[in-house]
This record gives sequence, structure tokens and C-alpha cells, in this order.
Amino acid sequence: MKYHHGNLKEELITSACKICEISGHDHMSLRSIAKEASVSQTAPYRHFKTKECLLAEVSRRGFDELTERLRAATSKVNNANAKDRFLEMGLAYLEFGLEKRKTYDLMHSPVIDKVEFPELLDSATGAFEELVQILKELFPGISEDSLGKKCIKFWAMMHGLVGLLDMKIEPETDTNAGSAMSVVKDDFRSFLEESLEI
Amino acid sequence: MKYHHGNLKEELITSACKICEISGHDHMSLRSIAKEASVSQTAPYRHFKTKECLLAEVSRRGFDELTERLRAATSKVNNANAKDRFLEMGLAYLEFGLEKRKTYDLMHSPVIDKVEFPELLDSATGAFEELVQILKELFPGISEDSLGKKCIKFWAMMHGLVGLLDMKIEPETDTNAGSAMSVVKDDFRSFLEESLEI
DNA sequence: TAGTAATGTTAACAGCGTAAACATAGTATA
DNA sequence: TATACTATGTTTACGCTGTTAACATTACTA
Repeated sequence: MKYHHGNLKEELITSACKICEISGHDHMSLRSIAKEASVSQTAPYRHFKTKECLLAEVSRRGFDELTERLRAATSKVNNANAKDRFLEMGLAYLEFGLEKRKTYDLMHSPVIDKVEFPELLDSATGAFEELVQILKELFPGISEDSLGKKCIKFWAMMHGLVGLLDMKIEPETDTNAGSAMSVVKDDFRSFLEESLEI
Repeated sequence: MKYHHGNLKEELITSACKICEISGHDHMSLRSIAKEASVSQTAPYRHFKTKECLLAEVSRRGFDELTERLRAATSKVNNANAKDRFLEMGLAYLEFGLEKRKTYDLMHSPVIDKVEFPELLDSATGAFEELVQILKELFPGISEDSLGKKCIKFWAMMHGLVGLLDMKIEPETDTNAGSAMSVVKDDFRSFLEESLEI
């Protein structure tokens, strides 16, 4: 048994990512992470000033994975037209949000002030940039203002959609036959396609 | 000094609402709420089974206030056309989200499982219903399916917008003159109006 | 090789949510 | 009106938390 671990910081982060996705960031303790790495309770403090710093790193990795997924989704159909690639990206975003729900929550949680973690802000912006690029292709010659508005609309819609799908707030339609949420879930592609008319 | 407080439950809730909006729900302790009401640390347990139950009540009041604001916004211009009233509603939603940011966060936080609190779900659905109604007026004769989709789009966009405005994730435009976010903030009305074309 | 920086451990602190046992006040019933 | 019961408060205590301070060991550098 070595006294020095060798690669503790990295292992703490990956453990944290795992525990976060299982239990959610508010049911995740520094001590449990340390235990998972077979290390004393206070060892993490040699690598992270506070718990928040570790959480920020977990969040950062979340954004990086999201960015990667968005990029992969669009390049998967690289020879297709911009519209199809945009749709793939939207699908990938929704999938990430629902699949890694707890991590997604942390990424958007106000617990971590992004202003205090510039690298985290960078990673988050990186994901946003994927959307900017595809919309630029989709609307060539668009003004910066319009582009900005479009980006926000779509990003907000995606983000809101993930939240709403999990919140289970539904409109009480008269018929109530086939809830609106499941309509979106089942046919997200056409849902997104319609939205392109914005 | 009376032994029995008389109206402790109500006072705990209002204290909790106040503290929540000031400190945020994750920096809010039952003990501090009890202290604010000049009562012992465990007194709240006579009225709320767990801390989560109290938070659920705070969240519920948040949704009720949101509902009220949305209704007030549309009835404010009651003799105007549906479109103007819709725009007023959107504005009111955004205002609420930014003004009562911390409470808004709690309302959308996964910390409280809405399935476990049916009344909370009712209040949340109540707010959603306001949107459903105005969209029904705006698009008379619309099919239930389309209505559902439209509701979700707008609700998601609003919800996402509040989050994004606070997250400060911005697209890095080439010019970077006048960030996209501030464009939305300054001219939310036209932003929303454009979105009506969805 | 000596000294210093990096990285680990142990012990201790205050604050937290919560449960158990007990105290007091209000209320219904005999 | 006396008595039981219920509602609502307090005190005490438990285990868990994030964090700090003091100390131990290893790695690196002059």
C-alpha cells in the first residue's frame, strides 16, 4: 500500500462523476468520494480547495462530453445537408440531457457560480458554439443579431425541453389522449423541424 | 412568552420563502428558519415531516405567485387582442424568473420530487394552464396535438431563457458587438413576437 | 545528501437533518 | 368541573457533513 496515490486528483474526479450521476450532486459527499478512492476524508483538500471546486470540474466534464456528442452527431451525417445535421444535433442534446440527467442538473445548477470558474464557462460556451456553427451554415449570410436570437431560441428550447420532460408538467388538454410530452418524445424530429421556421 | 405559538406553520413558510429568496434553497437550513421564528430547532417537525416538505410548500407558493402574475399580465390588457396579451404574459414570466431567481430555481430543482407532492404538481400545472388558455385563443380551432406542441415550445423557451440569461453562456459572435443575451433582454417583446411564427 | 515542497493521515470543530423522550397547552368528554 | 387526549412545543442526542490544523511521509531540487 503506497502512501502516495499517484493519480488521486484524476481518480477523485472520475469517482465524483460516477457518484454524481448515480446519486445527484446534492446527495454526494466529499467523504464518500474519498472513500471510493480508498483515501482519507481530507485527502481531497490537497487537490481541491473546496467541494465546489470538485463539483465545478465534474460540471466541466459534463459540458465537454456534451460538446463532443453534439459534434459527433453533426459529423455523423457530414455529407448530409445542414438541416439534417442540425436535427441530429438537437436529438443528441436531448439524449444527453435525459440520459445523464443528474449530471445535466449539476451543469445547470446555480450551486456552482460559473463566474468563479472561467474554465467551466469556457466548456459551457464550447457547447454553445456547436449550435452557433450549425445555425450559421443553416442560415448563410444571416446577421449577427438574428443569429444570436436564433441561437438563444433553440438553446433555450432544448434546455427547457429537457427540464419539462423530467418535470412532468403537462398541459391538460380537453381530450387528454396522448399527452403532449409523449408526442414530443415520440416525434422529436418533426417537432424540431417545425421549429426551424422561427 | 406563550408556549404555543398560534400560527407557527404559516410563519415558518413565510420565513422559508424569505430566506430561500435571499440565500437560495441549498444554503437554507431548517434551524435558521426555526430561529427566525424564535422557536426551537425541532419545532418545525410538528408541522412538516421533513425539510423537503417545507421546501415543497415554498415551491408551491412560487408557482401560485407565478400563476397569479401570468393571469394579471393578460387581464391587464383584457380588451386588447390575444397576441398582445400573450406578449404580456411572456414578459411577466421572464420578469418573475429573473426577479425571484432563487425561488424560481427551487421551483425547478430536482431536489423536490413533484410526484411526491401532488399539490405542488397542481400548482405547477396551474401556471402551465395559463399558457394553454392564451394559446388556444391565439390559435382558434387548433388541434390538440398542435396545441400541445406549441405549449411545450413556448414554455420550454421561456424556461430555458430564464436559465440562460442567468448562466451567462453567450454565443461568441464575430463582431461581439452587443451580446445576443442583451439583445433579448432589451427587446424581448420583438423576440417573442418573432417566435409566434412557430 | 540536505532541505523543501507536495501529498498523504489523524483529530477536532461547528453546523446540519432528524428521532426520541419529555413538557405544556388547548379541547373534548365523563 | 375533572379528566383524558391531542396538538404543539422543548431538550437532548445521534450520525453525517464540510472544513481546518497539526502532523507524517514521500518526492524533488539545490
